[in-house]
Amino acid sequence: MAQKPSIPKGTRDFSPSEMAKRNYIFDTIKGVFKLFGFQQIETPAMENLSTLMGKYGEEGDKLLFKILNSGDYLSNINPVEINQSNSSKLTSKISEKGLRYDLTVPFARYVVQYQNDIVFPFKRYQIQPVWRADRPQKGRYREFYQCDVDVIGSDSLMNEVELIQIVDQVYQKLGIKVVVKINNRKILAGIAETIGEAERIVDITVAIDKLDKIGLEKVNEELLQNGIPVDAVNQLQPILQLSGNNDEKLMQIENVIANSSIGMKGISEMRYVLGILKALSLETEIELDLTLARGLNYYTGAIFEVKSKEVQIGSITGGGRYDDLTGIFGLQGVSGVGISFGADRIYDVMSQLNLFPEDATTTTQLLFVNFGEKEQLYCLPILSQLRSAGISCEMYPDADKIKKQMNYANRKGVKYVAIIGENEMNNGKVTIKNMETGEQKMVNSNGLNSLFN
RNA sequence: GUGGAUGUAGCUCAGGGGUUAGAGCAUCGGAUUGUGGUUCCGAGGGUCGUGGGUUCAAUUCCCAUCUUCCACCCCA
Repeated sequence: MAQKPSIPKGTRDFSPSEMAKRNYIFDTIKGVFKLFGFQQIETPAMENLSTLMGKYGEEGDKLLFKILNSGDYLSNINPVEINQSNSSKLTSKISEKGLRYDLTVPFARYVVQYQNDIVFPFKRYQIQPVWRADRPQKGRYREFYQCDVDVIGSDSLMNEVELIQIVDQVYQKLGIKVVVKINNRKILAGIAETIGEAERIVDITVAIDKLDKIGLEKVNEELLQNGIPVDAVNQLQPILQLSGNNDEKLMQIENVIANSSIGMKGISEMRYVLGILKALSLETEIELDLTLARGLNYYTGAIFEVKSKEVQIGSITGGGRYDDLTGIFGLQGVSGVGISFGADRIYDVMSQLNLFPEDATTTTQLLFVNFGEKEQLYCLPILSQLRSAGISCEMYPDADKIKKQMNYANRKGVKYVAIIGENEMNNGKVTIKNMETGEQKMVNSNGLNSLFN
């Protein structure tokens, strides 16, 4: 009892049926990425801590999983230091590696490291797990997958457009109705500048990001609590209460921040992107949302977030432009833009809405009942023939009771069972049973393939 | 880091200071040795999270601790 096996907090095992569905999501996403000319890379699960530390803010450093050095990691440590219980100082001496926290920073490291081999603009995708020592809760895990697509080494806003086209296609293929929310950090900076609080942009955006979650009053409360002057908060009100379609919102905000050059830059970027998207007439609704801020502070231009229209679960995809992510690793002046699909949340949305196609989860199409040695040998060539025709089939390995074998087929979700005993062998026939309808018929063994087309 | 719940069979959960702790599902066997998913009968499976305390007696009451879950902060 007490020593029942278990897995670490916030991690999950995936059963065969869960994996089938997860792979359906990954394959769909991957397929779209490839269609747009993106190339896959992978990076190690662990990175040097020096690569990871300080990239995600103070909070992020705490959420990094750190890996103890191999060997006698205490051998070079002065016992006095251990007794000082200064854990952050001690950590740097006993741990030099950590698990990756996202895919973007390792990607930046990769780009810098291989800058001479990479053909820019570099369009890469990466689908791998990341780890965060967060406290787990609903829809939130310590190990989860990200599916990142980024274009690095191009300032063109066509990249922003392309990423939204990708979002449009992926969710169309998966059958999830979504809305893409889009904003621009430059506009947010312009707002902060206009109300005279340019340095407080982070506090301001974090607060207004919560608008649709906690409401206007609470947002104002939080702003005041964070020391934003009443005047500034008052000036913010018309911005928080913008209404109308995207064009109308842009015009209103333009009037407010007309004196901020960075803000106006953001407006023109936004107008350009929205203009092209309009011309493309995508299926997906694009909504300019000036309250969208997103936490990661390396974003400098467009920011996106995708939400399901039918399931309340937070964002299922997010991203934006970062002008200088590689700068911290010594490569200046390289701009990138990217988005990340949250596979785990997409899974939750699709299960709730029952969107997984039935054939995404079927494995064996035909199971051969095993009657004994003679029958086994008779069946093997038939199995080979089916497999070379691309039909997945298997023979039950033991000559157990039919009841047990049928039960196996049933539990495994196998749709057809082939029964070959003495009767069938003598006549070159196969009895095929449909496990869903219970219907059963005898056919010629060499005509089997045609049943599965 | 803060707050709230939780822990009894492989799983989901009931129960109760006093002989031998229950149910459903799952597993195995039988009814049925060429037919599953339905039905009926039977069997196996538990140190009641861990440590301590109160008591003649604790799985039950009390305290601590750990686990898992939920919310906040933050995030995908």
